[in-house]
Amino acid sequence: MGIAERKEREKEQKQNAIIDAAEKVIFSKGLEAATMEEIADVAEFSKGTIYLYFRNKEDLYFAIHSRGIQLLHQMFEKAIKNIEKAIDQVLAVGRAYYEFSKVHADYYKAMVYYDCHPGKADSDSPFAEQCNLEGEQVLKFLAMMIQRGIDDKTIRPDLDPVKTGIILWGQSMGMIQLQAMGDHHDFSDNLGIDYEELIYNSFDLMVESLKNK
Amino acid sequence: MGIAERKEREKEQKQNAIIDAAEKVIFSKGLEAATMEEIADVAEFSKGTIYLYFRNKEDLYFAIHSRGIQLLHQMFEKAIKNIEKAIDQVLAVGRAYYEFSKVHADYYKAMVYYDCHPGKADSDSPFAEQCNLEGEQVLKFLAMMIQRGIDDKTIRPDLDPVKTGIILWGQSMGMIQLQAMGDHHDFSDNLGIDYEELIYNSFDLMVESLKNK
DNA sequence: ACCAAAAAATGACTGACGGTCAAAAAATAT
DNA sequence: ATATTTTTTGACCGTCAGTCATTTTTTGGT
Repeated sequence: MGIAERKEREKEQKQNAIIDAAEKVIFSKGLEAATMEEIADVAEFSKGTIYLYFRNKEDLYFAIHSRGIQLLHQMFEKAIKNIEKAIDQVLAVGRAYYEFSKVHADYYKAMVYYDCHPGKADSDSPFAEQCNLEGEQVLKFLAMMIQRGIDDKTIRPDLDPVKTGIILWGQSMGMIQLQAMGDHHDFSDNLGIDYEELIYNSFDLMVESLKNK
Repeated sequence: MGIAERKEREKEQKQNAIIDAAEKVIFSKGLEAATMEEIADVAEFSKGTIYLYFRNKEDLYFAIHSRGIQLLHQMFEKAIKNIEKAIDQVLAVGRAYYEFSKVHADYYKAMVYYDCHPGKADSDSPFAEQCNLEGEQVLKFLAMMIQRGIDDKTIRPDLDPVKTGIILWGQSMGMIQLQAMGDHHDFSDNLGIDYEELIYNSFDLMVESLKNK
C-alpha cells in the first residue's frame, strides 16, 4: 500500500510549491512587505493551509535560507574544480562568495536577514535545523580546503584548519556585508569607493596572510 | 527674549528622554517585541507625542544607533591613547571593537540590526543622516591610523589608508558578527569553539598582513 | 457504488501594533 | 482677562500574523 508514500511525496511537493511562492513574493517585494496572504494566493492555497506546512513566517525564511546555502555550497564546489593549489582555491572560493552575493542577491539578502536577526527563542523548526547543518557543511568544506593547503605546502602549517576556515568565512562575510550596507544606506558614497576592487583587495590580503612562504 | 531658546532646549531634552525610554524597552525586550505604546508609557508621554519627535519606529533605532557609534568611537580613541606604534594601535582598536560588542551588547545588536536591514527607501531622517556622518568619522579615524603606520614605517607603504581602513572594519565586523550568530543560532556549537580566541587569532592575521617587514 | 471516518483545506475572525488626527490642554502674547 | 499659538492626547484606522470551527476531499471497508 503506497498511499502513505504518495502522501509523503505530495506533502513535500506542496511544501516546495509554497517556498517557490514565498520566494516570488519576498524577492519581489522585500521581506517585511510580503504578506502571508499574498504568498498563499501565489501558491494557490488559502492562508490557513500555509500554516499547515510552516509554523510561521520565519519558518518560511529558514526554508529560503536553506536553499540559498545549498546554492552557495554548489558554487564553492564548482569554483575549486580545476584549480590545483589549495591556496589558489581559497581565492577562488572568496570570489565565488562575492559572485553569489551579486548573482543571487535575493538569496544573499534573505541569508543576511536570518544571520543578523536575534531569532526568536523557539527556532526549532526542521528548516532552522537544516540551515544549521548546511552551514556546518560549508564550514567543513572550508576547513578541508585549508587542510589540503597545509598538505600541499601552499598554506602555513601552523594554522588550525577549522579555525582558519571560520576566520575566512567571517572576514569575507564582513567585507561583502560592507558593500550591502553601502548599497542600502548612503554610507560612504562620498569617496566613490569601488567595492568590487576593495573586496578583491581584502581577499588578496587574506590569502597573503595564509601563504606558506 | 529667551523663550525660543528654552523651547529648543526642552525639545531636545524631551527627545533624549524618549530615546532613553526606547533604549530601556528595546534593550530589555528586543527590537521587535518593543511597542511604541510601551516606549511612550516609560517616557511618560502619550503615543502621539512620540510621533511629534520621531517620524516612526525606525527613526528611534537610528537615534539609538547613533549613540552606539559615538560610544564606539570614544572607545577607539581611548584604546590608542598610550600606544606608540600605529601597527599596535590597529590591534588595540580591534580589541576595543570586540570589547564594545561584549560590554555594550545592546548597542551592538541595535547597530547590527540597522546595518543588516534593507532600510526603507525614505531613510532621510536627521538621525539616519547623523548615523552616516558618525560612521564616516570612524572610517576616517581608521584611515588616519593606517596613515600614521605608513609614516612611522610600521605598516606597508603600498597600502591605501582609506581602503585598508575599510577592509579592517569589514573584516572585524564579520568576525564579531560570526560570534553573535553563534550566540542566537546554535551554529557550530558542536566543536565548542572559543570565539574570543578565534577573534583574537583573526586580528593577529589581519595585523600580520599589514606589517611592514 | 455507497457511506462513515479520517485527512486536508478553507476563510472569517481575533488580537496586536504602527501610525494618524481632530479635539483638548497648556503656554504665550496682547 | 482673553485671544492665539503650541503642545499633547488617546480614540481610532488599516494591516497583518496567526487561529480554529466548519467545509471539502480522500480513504477504506462493505
